[in-house]
Amino acid sequence: MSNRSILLKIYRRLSKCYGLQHWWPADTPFEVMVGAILTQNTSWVNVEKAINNLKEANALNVHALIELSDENLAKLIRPSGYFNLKTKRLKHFVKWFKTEGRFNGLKSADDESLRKRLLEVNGIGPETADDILLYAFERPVFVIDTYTRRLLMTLNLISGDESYETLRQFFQSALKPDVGLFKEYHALIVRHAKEKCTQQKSCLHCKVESPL
DNA sequence: ACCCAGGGTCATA
DNA sequence: TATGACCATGGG
Repeated sequence: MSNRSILLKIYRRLSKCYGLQHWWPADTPFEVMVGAILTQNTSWVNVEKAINNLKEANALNVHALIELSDENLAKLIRPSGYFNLKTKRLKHFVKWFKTEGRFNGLKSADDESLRKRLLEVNGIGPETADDILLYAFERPVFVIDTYTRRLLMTLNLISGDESYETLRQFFQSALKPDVGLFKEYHALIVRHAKEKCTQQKSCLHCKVESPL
């Protein structure tokens, strides 16, 4: 079976089990980008608290984030953990974003060069960059996370020591570039990972993860 | 009392 | 290039 058939089969299983996921959970692309940084190695419920704090403080925009002192920004994003670190990362990102002319300044860049420029921002690694590219800029890049790696390992499709870039190309070379599909696929993988396995016959996990 | 969560950077060998 | 330490809150 080709990689394409395999990956489509997995997608169909996930899709059948969980339906549409409506990702990324955010009101604006800018909120997506901030959330992508805040959710690094952190549970989403904690990120939501931080995002809500930013909204209530009227701070979820470029201007406010730049003007806020490190201390005050750290206070607002405290629930998302690593607050000192993420304060610096948000500052780095938002300064870059403003310098580059925000969305209008960046939307004409092609996918790979925009990706390269995002990765130059201190605090933005491959997954955060791809979250931003896919869910904020609507570019057809496939997001790889620990859940994706784990699922492919469970299905014996990879050994687990592959690089991020190798896994991204695994998906992107097998599937036609399709923003809608990539958005939904990654969302479904995360949804599936959060679902608890009850070890019962009807367990959705066991259906999705059963041999191909 | 542990363990992990929608990662990334930096120092060290 | 390849490990390891570090960042930190909140829920199970």
